Amino acid sequence: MNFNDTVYAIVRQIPAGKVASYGQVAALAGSRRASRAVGYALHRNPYQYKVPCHRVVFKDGSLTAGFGLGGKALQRQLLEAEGVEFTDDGRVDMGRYRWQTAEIGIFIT
DNA sequence: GATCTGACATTAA
DNA sequence: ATTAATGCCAGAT
Repeated sequence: MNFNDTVYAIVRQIPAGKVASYGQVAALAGSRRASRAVGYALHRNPYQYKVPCHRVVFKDGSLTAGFGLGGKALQRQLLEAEGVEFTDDGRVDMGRYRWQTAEIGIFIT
């Protein structure tokens, strides 16, 4: 499994109404510091219909600075539509909406 | 084929 | 607590 495909497989498992950080995805993909590769993988691969990129946010819960078209506004809109709560800082309430990988016991082969 | 860049995170100072 | 440097992977030049 390529790192890229692994990333997609993981992000695709993120349930609606939850958000995962790049580092988390990277860690699940094999390297916890490969968060950069994760973000770039999503950037160049418009698998939007398969990969809910909007559910992938910063570790702090802040939104991506260069999210396709619409940027943070669109991302926030999508997340709010899923029931994700936003703070006054425009960040996601990670304490409640952070994706618990243990929930599905993800195990990418 | 080598080098640089890019949706980040972590560690050290 | 904040700032700087390093690491990671894949694509583009």
